[in-house]
Amino acid sequence: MKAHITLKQIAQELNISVMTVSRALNNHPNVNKKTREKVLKAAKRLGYIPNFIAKSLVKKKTYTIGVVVPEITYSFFPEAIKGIEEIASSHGYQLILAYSAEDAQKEKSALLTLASKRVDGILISIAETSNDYSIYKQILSLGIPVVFFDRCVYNIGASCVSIDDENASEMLTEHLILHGYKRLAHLSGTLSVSIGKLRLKGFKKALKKYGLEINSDLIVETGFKEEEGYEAMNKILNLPEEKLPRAIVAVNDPVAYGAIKAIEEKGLKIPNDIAIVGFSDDIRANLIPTPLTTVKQHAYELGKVAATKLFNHIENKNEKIERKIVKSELIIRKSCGC
Amino acid sequence: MKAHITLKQIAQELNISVMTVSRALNNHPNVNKKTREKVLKAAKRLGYIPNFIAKSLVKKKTYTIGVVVPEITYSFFPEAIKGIEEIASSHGYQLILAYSAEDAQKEKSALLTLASKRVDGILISIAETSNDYSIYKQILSLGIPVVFFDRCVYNIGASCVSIDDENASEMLTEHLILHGYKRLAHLSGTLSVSIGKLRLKGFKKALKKYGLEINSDLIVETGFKEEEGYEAMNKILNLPEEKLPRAIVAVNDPVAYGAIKAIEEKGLKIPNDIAIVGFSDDIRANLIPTPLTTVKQHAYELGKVAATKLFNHIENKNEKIERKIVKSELIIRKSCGC
DNA sequence: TTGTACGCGTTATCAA
DNA sequence: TTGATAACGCGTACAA
Repeated sequence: MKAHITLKQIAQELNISVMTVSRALNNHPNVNKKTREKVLKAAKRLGYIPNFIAKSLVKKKTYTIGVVVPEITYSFFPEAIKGIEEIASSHGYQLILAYSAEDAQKEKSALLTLASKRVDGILISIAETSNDYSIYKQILSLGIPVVFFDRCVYNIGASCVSIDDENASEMLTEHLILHGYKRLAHLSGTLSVSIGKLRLKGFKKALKKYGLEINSDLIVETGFKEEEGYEAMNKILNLPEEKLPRAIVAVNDPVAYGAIKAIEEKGLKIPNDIAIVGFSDDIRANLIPTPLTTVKQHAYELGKVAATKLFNHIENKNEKIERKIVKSELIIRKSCGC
Repeated sequence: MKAHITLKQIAQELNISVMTVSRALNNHPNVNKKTREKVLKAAKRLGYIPNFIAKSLVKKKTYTIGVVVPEITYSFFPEAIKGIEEIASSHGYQLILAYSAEDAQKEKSALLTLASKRVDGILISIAETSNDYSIYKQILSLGIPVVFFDRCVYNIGASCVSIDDENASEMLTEHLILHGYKRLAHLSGTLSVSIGKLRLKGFKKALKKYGLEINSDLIVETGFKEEEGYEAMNKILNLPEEKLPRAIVAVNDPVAYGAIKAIEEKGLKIPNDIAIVGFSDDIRANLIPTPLTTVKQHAYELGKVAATKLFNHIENKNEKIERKIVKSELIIRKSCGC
């Protein structure tokens, strides 16, 4: 195990100054052609690998961005990360991946570590338990660009890339109503998180539009995880029979899967007894026994757009802070019985 | 946007030396209690966030590990990454995620960048096109611990964590043979990659054990991706009818999915016309119309074991280089018709 | 074209 | 207990 070679060592080897070596290796102009060749050869021979740490310290730039996600295994996030990685890589950046596990505390500590490591920017989809936004403000006040994706925080000086959750949720709900369902329930995500709030809003809007009653028993705040969908659905299924809903709008696909499990455990049929729809078009949506009607989120594309926006912010301090909408798509399958 | 606060600024603010501030903030002994409190208060008030870049330069330690994967979206890798992240996080490390997209060139450049960023260790599952191992050797010669996981390279001075691919493949094949299948085909992964080579070896071993003919027409080298499975299967399906296999052993689940698509496009039924088995127990395996018989890899667990092994190497230069086997499990479903 | 001095923010070391 | 100085590896700015 040989230690890392430094510019200094190359310089000594060749009896020239460190700066000349640095310039030669960084394609600076004003370096004698022969000198450059000599340096390049020596660098190669010695196995020189530049020390980005030292470079970063001087340049105040790490060519690294942080990506904070609440989940890794749902197919939405891996796909988004793939999109992010491709854009980052094409810009010559690496990715520090941090996983909050839906926990605000872990998220906060991840953000501080990212700040410590002086990442050039951060992409984040917030945890379902996050409701204190001061940490995001602190990061922003440090001059680190932040772009939220999917789960956003608005009006704190950061751009956001997501689908039009409110509108998509309204369309989805409307689709159910137009197919004759009158008693609808909503398994809402955490309401302190944008997608939770907005999808609920869209749900209610559709009910109102068609003069349907908004029954608070039929709106259960849950999280974004499968098990939470299971529990929430059981709560609803324990209502007296005349109060039971005919259709369920779940805040996302995993919650829908949990709900489906609960429904089937009661011996009820989907969609005949209860129809259900989800949100995201997770990889499983089309494969489960009764394929799930859902809103396709184009996670890969969304990741790309979010990353591109982040690099715009990184490269241009005056880049406009905005809310970017990526188009989504209603995917009709059997679970809604339409 | 205020710039980052430095130790120097805190020191000036309090009229003490930088070193005292550094010591106070890093819980060094021999710091006056009052001084420490004063420093901590000032640091908090000013919003001090330590600069890990500078610290890393001095300490030659970044508390960052690199993770290089050939794929992000197949469920095997997200789950492995989740396991890795949890172990890393519990050790106080962050993760730089690099994606090789099965491309040896991208992989090499990712490894060099990771070396440049002076990660403390690297976890890697190699790309299907990687066959020049000199880059791995170079990284190792720099004293950066490397642990391979799933797709390993042996005998170059790095530990490896995987399932017992050869044995698992043999058992899987044997299972088919014991259920009466005599003409078996294998869609092998790239043979320059460990899992490709070993799973093929296991396949052949089982055939030999039962005295079955090894027909080279029925062993097609493909990659690890779904589309490659599709193409390879089509090649087999174009054989004259009397040569067609009755059962297929695919190198992994994605390849099996591709093959299934090809089989079904020909109007053949699984498992009645052709049986098929995969490898990994991908999230879709149990959900497709004819659930896939496969070998469960416990990706999350495997990620944890691999990460733990890496930290052992990082923390102890004398940690034994070894091949660690994580147990796998034969999962019998309908696709094999057993 | 090449070299020198200095600084990036932090810690190690030795002195006070 | 505290401080001064040097060093980590590199780039900027300026001088030669």
